[in-house]
Amino acid sequence: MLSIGKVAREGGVSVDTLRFYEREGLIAAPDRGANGYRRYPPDAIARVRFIKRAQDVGFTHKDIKELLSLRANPKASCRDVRNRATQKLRDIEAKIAVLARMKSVLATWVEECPSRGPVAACPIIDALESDEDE
Amino acid sequence: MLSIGKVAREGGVSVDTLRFYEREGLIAAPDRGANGYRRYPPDAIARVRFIKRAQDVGFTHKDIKELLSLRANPKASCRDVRNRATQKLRDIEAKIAVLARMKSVLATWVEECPSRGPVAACPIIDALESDEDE
DNA sequence: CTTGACCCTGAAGTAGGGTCAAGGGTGCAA
DNA sequence: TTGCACCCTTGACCCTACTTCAGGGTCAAG
Repeated sequence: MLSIGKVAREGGVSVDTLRFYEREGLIAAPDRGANGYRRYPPDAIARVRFIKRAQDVGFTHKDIKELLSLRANPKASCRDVRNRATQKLRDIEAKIAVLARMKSVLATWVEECPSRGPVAACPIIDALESDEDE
Repeated sequence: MLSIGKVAREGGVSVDTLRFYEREGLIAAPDRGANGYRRYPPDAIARVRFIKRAQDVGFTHKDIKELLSLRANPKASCRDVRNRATQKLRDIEAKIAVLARMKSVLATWVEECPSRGPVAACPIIDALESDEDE
C-alpha cells in the first residue's frame, strides 16, 4: 500500500492534485489507515499515469471519466473508444483551424508594419480600426 | 449620443458585455443622462469593433488595453505595436504546435484501432496504459 | 523532545470572457 | 393607463484544472 506522497511522486502529479482527482471522481477514494492517511493500492500509479497521458492528447476530465468507465466495462467495444478519439481529433483540428486563421492574419499585419514611425501611422492599428474584413 | 443598446447592436456585442468592458477598463465610463442612462459618443462603436477585431486575432483583454493605450500615446512607436503582434504570433504558433502533437498522436491511435472487438483488446486503451513514450 | 517531512480538512482563489437572475426605474405609443 | 422595450445595479454563476490558504495532526530520526 502506498502513501499519497508516493503515488504523487510516481504518478508525476502533486498530492493536492491527487486529492482533487479524488473529489472529481477520476480516482476512487482509497482506504484509510488508522491515522486517517490514504492508502493506495499499487495500481493507483498506473491510473494516474493513464489520466495524465489522456490529458496530454487533449481529453478533458469528463472525457477521461468516460474512457475509464469504458475500460472497466466488459460490454464496451473498441469502437466506443475509437469514436471518442475520433471526436477529439476533430475538436483539435477545429482549434488548429481557428488558430491558423489568427496566425495568418497576424503574420500579414506584422509583414506590412514598417516597425518605425509613430503609432498614428501604424498599419496594424489601422487594420484593427478598419472594417475591411466584415 | 448613443444608448447602450444602440452601441451594443452596432458593435456586435450584448449590453451586458458592454457593461462588462466598462468594468474591465476596456471602454471609458460614458456620461449619464438625467435618468442615469449611459450616453455614448459616436466613436464608441468603433472602439467596440476595435476590441472585437483584436480578440479575433488572439489578443486578450489585457493585451487590448495595452494596444489601446499605445494608440492613444503620441510618443508610442509603430514598433511597439509590431512587437506585441509578433509576440502574439509566437504564442499562437506555440499553441498550434501543442495541438499538432496531440493531433498526430491521436491520428496514429485512431488508425491503429480496428474499431471492433472488446475494449480489453483496444490499442488506444493500451497506449494510454503503457509507458512507451516516456 | 524537537525538528522536519508528511498527512488531514474545507474553502477560496486563479485565469478569461463573459452570462444570467433578481428586483426595480424609464420612455413612448395607443 | 397600460404595456412593452429599454435601462439600472449588485452579485452569483459557467468552464477547466488546479493551487493556495488556514489551521491542525502524525511520524521517524537524532
